[in-house]
Amino acid sequence: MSCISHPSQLSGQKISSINISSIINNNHNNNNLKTPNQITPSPFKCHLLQYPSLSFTSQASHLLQIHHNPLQLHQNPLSKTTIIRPIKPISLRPAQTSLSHHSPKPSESTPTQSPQQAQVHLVQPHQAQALCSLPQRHKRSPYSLNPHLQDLKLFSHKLNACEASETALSAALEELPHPPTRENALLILNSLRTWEKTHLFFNWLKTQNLFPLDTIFYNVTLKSLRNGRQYQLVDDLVSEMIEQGIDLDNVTYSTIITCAKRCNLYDKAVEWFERMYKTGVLPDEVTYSAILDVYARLGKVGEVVSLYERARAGGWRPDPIAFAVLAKMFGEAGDYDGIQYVLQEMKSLGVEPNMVVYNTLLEAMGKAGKPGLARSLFEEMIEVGLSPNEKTLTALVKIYGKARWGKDALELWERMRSNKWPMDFILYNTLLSMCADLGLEKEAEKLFDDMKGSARCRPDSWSYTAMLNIYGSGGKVDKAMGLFEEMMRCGVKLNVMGCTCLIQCLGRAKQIDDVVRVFGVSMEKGVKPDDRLCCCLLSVLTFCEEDEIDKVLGCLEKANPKLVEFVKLLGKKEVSFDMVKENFRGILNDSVIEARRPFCNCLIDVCRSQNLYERAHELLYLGTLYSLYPGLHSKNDREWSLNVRSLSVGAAQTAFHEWMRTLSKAVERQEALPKLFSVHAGAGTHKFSQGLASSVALQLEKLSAPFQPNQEQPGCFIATREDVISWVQTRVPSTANLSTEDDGYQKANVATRKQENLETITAFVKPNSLCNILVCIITNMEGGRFGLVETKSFTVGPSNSVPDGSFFNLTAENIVTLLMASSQSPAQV
DNA sequence: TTAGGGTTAG
Repeated sequence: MSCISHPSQLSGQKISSINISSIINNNHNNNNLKTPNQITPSPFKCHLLQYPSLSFTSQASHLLQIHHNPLQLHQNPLSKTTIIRPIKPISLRPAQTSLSHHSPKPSESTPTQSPQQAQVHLVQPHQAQALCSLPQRHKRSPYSLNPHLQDLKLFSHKLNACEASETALSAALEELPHPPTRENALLILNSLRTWEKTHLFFNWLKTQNLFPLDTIFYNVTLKSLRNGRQYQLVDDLVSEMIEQGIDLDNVTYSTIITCAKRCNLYDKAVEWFERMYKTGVLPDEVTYSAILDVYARLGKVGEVVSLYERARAGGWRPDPIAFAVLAKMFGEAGDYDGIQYVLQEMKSLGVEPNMVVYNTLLEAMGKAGKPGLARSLFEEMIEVGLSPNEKTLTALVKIYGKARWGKDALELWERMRSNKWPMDFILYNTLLSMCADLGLEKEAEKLFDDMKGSARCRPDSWSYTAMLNIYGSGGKVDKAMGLFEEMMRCGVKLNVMGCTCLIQCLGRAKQIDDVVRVFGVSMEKGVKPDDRLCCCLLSVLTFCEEDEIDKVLGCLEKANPKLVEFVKLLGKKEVSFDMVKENFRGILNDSVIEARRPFCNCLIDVCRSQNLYERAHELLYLGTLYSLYPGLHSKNDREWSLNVRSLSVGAAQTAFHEWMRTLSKAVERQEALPKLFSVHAGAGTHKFSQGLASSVALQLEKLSAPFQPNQEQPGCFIATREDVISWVQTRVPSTANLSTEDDGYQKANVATRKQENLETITAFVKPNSLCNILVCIITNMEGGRFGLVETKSFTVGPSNSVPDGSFFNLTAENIVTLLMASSQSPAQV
């Protein structure tokens, strides 16, 4: 199997720059660990600049200030803060004592320090390492020393098995084998599996009044309730602690914060974090990671960085979990600098990444579009002796698939088999998706068969969808339909993506009756049509014979009636451009962002398939207007180019036609032209998506356009200034010898935007017909690009002023005025 | 696994 796109250009030097372990080792070897405030100051600045508005808008800002300046905490009038229980003097954690058993290095904690002294040090980061005594866990009860361990465990099993009701539990508790001492009760409380049981047992303990239920009992119960995602009960229980004067510690706070987080109640999580500060409990490493993750999930990158920085300045030494949180956040944001920053920080602090950190970093590298760095990170992970798990491999397979790195993907797969690395069904499905990305049909079939033969990883709807994608994209319509029938037989649920892949394949094969049948069955089976499916149905319209169109529109009607209405409207001659614009805007507003460009592409294709060239041009204009095609045109002194890579075949043809018009006008006006012109259709790295470049090539040939394939860049066509000029001149007058498309173009309406936006205006007249006057306007888009040429049929109307912003009908006077204003000769008019 | 934090799928 040949490598489809191997990034041999990736320099080893770059890769080695992220070699964490080697850097860490160097640091150790050189005895060269930096103090926190010597550490990589620039990435911070970079992030602070990147997120300029990162000041805390909530109370947390104020509270964090307190953290920095503890004196202020004491001066701060208590009445101004919501006191939920008497404020405790801030002190280092009790863990101090256990630290003393720890033979601290000279740089570590000095337990004799008073809390006040310690707090003053918080504002001096370079000395703050002395305060890194927080990550000491409480001593856990030595359960194994409990003489009744076995009995009590057996009894817990009974409780777990009994009905979850107060009476059933009370009855079961009659048979308690040993007196419910504090230790015995805690052991049982910890052994109960469901939150209902834990809650019932906890309440039973309260009614027994055997001993005071302290923070630990509450914390254990809270954890169990959190597992059941019972935020309200957690909240109630914590309020109860406050009322009863039972101390809330870091465990309590981190449990309630993560409970709120798991219930997606991020605001509550932040609220509890703030309350924690108000009551004088300082977060420790666990609470920091928990709250950083909350801010990260809220997408508040600035807050995370700021809190991280403050916590670091306060002496906190982040651990692998904190770095996993940061790495995930930067990955989600596709922020490569952020990922580098995490790596730098780990390096500076000498924190060795564990498996989860590696997995998170791999995932992040993938999201930031750095497959080469992901690959070297993976190799580094293997080198340091970590064995990849299912998640590691899933991340990497996904990255190679998306990057179309066939060689790496297949090599990895081979290693997975020879090393017997662990597989699960998600990894299987990801491998199948990778095969779909790379067009590896045979390999996918092998995997799919493996899954069918395995006990643990039977193919599910994801697996079938991936196979439908492979067969669908490869045009294997019979195999795809066979899979569909198999799914129906085996009761595998068809999902919307599978349905879309299949319908697309059937449409291309012009099996319109099957399209209708599959769509009908899918709806019956509960598939909820989404924008992509609608888009797919639209594209099926382009493959329809005249008598089949209504069948497909019938399907689309069930999924998106507004879209059907719009398609019908496009075909009506009397419908004005303004109406198209208005309705199209409505369609776009109702659709998800990712589907907007495909919608526009498909609608242009539909118009062209029905010879509605005028509408196609209008839609392309609107698509540009609504920023669906950024970077379509670019222009500098040396080169003008047209980039149609994100366009459908029909949209690309429309755009090319428009562009040719622009070039013709530029030649006619004897404008300064660049040396080079280029059209980019893309290399089509996807095995199944190489149609665009060939269709562009065909169009160029048909028009005898002087663009030649660029040998150095597949999918790119170039022409010299001289060739373009001579070609254009053979086509002069540009209004003569009209092709069908030119006719459509000629009939198109004249439109313009307000005058300041106009970069170039040109007009020409088709003899003997006022209605055929065309005004071509190039809008001056942001970023130095010029938008496409717009035309609108010219009607003589009463208006003689240029309205602001929107489209309007031009009078002859308008045109002359516009041409004068833009220093163009009105002679042609 | 024994009071608290982090990672896998169009």
